[in-house]
Amino acid sequence: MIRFHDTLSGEKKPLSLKVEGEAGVYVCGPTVYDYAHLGHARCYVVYDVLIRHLRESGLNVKYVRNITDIDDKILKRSAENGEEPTALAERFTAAFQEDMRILGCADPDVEPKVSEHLEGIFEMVQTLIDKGHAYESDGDVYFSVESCKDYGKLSHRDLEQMLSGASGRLDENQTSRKKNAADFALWKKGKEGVEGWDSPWGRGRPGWHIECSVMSTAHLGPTLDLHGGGLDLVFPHHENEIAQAECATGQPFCDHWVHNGFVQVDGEKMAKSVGNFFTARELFHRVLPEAIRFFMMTVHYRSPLNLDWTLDDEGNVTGFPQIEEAEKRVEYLYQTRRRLNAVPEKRIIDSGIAPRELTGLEKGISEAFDDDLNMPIAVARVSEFLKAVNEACDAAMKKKGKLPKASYEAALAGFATIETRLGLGTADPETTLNTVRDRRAAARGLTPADVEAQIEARANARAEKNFEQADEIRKALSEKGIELHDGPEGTTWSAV
RNA sequence: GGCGCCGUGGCCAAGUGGUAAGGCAGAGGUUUGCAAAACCUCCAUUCACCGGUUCGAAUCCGGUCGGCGCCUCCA
Repeated sequence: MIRFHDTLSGEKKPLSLKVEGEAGVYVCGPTVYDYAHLGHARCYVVYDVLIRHLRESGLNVKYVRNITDIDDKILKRSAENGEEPTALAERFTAAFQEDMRILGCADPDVEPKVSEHLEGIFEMVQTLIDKGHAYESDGDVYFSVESCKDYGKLSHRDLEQMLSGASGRLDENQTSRKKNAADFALWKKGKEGVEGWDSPWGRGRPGWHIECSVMSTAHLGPTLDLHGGGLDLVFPHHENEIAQAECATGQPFCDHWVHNGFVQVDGEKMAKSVGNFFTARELFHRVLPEAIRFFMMTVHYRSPLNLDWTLDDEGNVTGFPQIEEAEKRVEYLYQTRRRLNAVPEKRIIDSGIAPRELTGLEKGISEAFDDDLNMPIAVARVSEFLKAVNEACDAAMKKKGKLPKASYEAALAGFATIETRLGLGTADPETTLNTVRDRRAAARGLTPADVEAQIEARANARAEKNFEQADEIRKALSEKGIELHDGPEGTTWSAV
């Protein structure tokens, strides 16, 4: 039984689907005015793993992840850049999609855009006006929070408390147009010379929250099975989404609300507004994107994920220790896979049975994910699995060693599980390992050819039994972070 | 001020009533011409602190201290 923490009820509860075997999932996508940073990366990796789990559990999932391509921030950025808003939005949409694919996230089934749902927005706003949940005021349309009897149910707060807390920050100019200070815009009147859209209430642009109510219900019907997003969207975005949708359709909007925690820097939230962020793509050339993905899975999705980095004397970023640790684990994964591939066929024998560590991975991960998508547990199970594979390979590669076919097949199945359920280990082991190795060597000012030349020199020395010279070469390379591995097939190398 | 979350070994991090997963680092070992990798063994009588409930608590309740988030754009 799949259970996730639900923000609305405040507890971990079983997923309850509207239609048996079918899951309609909506995840709030980005506003495309800049590149995705690590906070976004975490969010969409989390939901990617969640979607994979639903699918692997036999559900037919419709995954909808929107693109908010109409927004004040886009207009502002476009004015700054002198770039057409549409062009800017398209550029960052493409960048976002590319980044998410690089992080191993499967594309959503539907990726709706606000710009393609304006008619739906007009309809829902009109419905809300007709039902008395919204009112027009000087070209703006506001949602009346007082007309929604359970407004505040998601974020567990009541109107009075909210207003007293926000009293110092309300914009008087805007407040005067509203019946209640907590009312929020469904449609905003456009300013002169600013990009806008014609609506029944005049030229302007949609409010921030209405697009998600419209796009989600347009593609998944009035009631969603699960809605996800970052913790910072609980209020006001999701609270308002519920209010709009439920008042418009008269039906429960969503059964299950999932929210992921933040990526933090020095204990503080990573955010564009704070300026303490790294974009995903600026890390891609420093570490394997897969390492970023792995890193995201080392912490429970609801907990904060703190990011550290190191600086040199000039204040340049020199590294990301935790992500580099994650990269070592990804290397271990590929290295283990390569070892398994290297076991000669004739050493694989029909007799013998596979140990539980090899056969139980699928079940272990599945159970971990059933319990509120516990990714750290899944990662722990993977560690145990890889250790067992190495153990089996050790045994197989000894003199007269053998590998039971049952173990071999269980290991192959395990790697397949890691690929499909975690989205890790999907690339070619050799290529990936060499990419990391060469990148690290380059950081030390060494090309693969440089190292190969040293290896050859050492091979010659060894052939002459001149171990002293051979060891000197090894030592010199080792000081530059290059480790040599002597094997039956010759000498290979790696970089740390 | 209101609402909510968190505090587990040197570091990261699971664990919501039954006696502390996993990873990194560290120590010893197997292996190796020497190494590396891999594997094995060891590494928290204890879960911020104080009280309470219980046969039994890291886990439940109350309090103290410390950190964070939301209440305003934000994944």
